[in-house]
Amino acid sequence: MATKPGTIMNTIDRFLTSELAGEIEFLTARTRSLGSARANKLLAPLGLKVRSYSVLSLACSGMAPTQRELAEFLSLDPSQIVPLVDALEGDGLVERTADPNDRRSKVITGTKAGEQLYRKARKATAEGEAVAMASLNQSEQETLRDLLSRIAFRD
Amino acid sequence: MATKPGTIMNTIDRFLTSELAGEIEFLTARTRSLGSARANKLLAPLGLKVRSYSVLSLACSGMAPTQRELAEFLSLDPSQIVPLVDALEGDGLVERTADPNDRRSKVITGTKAGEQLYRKARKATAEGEAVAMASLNQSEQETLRDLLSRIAFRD
DNA sequence: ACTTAATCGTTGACTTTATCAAGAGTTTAA
DNA sequence: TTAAACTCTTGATAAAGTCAACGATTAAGT
Repeated sequence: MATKPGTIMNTIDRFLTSELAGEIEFLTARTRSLGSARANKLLAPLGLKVRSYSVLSLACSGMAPTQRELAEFLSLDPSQIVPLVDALEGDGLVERTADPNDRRSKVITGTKAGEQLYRKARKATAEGEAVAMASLNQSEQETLRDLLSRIAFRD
Repeated sequence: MATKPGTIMNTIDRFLTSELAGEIEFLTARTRSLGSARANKLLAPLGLKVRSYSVLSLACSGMAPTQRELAEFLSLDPSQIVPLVDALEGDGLVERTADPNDRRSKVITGTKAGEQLYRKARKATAEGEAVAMASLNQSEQETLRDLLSRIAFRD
């Protein structure tokens, strides 16, 4: 592991052995920063960002999420959901309907056009995911998904 | 996997089987959101946030990072580094010194006080990490660290 | 040597995202 | 039936992200 003298080392390699580079907090932050930048580029042609895509995805899931549920699941403030749904609704991609069981809540559901766009968008994010995980084999990808979901959902 | 009728299901469990919940992009976003919120709380008593902590960590690494290197490694714009270093420097935790090899660059190094605070802060983030990964055994934690660093650094 | 181009830190303008309090309408509990 | 709690919404404010431009410095080209 000796460094060849005179070799130019790029920034990433240079700090790969830093204490920070071993912290999960930092690794997830960097991963998500690179990942969302890439995803945003892939989604831009469809008029979406990762945020609006996430809302659209849940709206088209058939699970009839309320805005509050969207906020909680996406780790956002309820007030941040409002303009997101406004934009999607303005484009005719989702609909707000009062929950019959509790008229305080509004259920967000994807329209026909919303579902069509979502299928395209899903392909885009799947492509981004493939690029991100290119250095992992199939089994490792499954493992990563499992471990991450266990720490993302268990607290 | 049947849902007991009448059972109240919390939001997270309700959407656990959504397509979105299986996406790495979403899992890392949620993980880092929860993680940085927790880390910020633990760092607050020390007058730090995850951002300033990350800069302090690299400054105290002995690797003599320049501001540009900090920006690249932390996935930030160079202009975002300026106020971060300003604040740390104002608190006497780091120093800016012109790189003798290239006087355009400024090398950021931790002061004595900076290193002392960093050791405390490192304990705090380690505690946060332990909480975050409580549902994973030691071997799984090592695996997660390895897989994440491979996708965080190889592109 | 000398001009041109490129790089680094910095500033400033601007947009986006985050945080928080308060209000109108609805439901739940006392 | 009143009081408390909950949901969506609005608005104010702070924080973070994006981008172009500038002075100082270095590298490249001729």
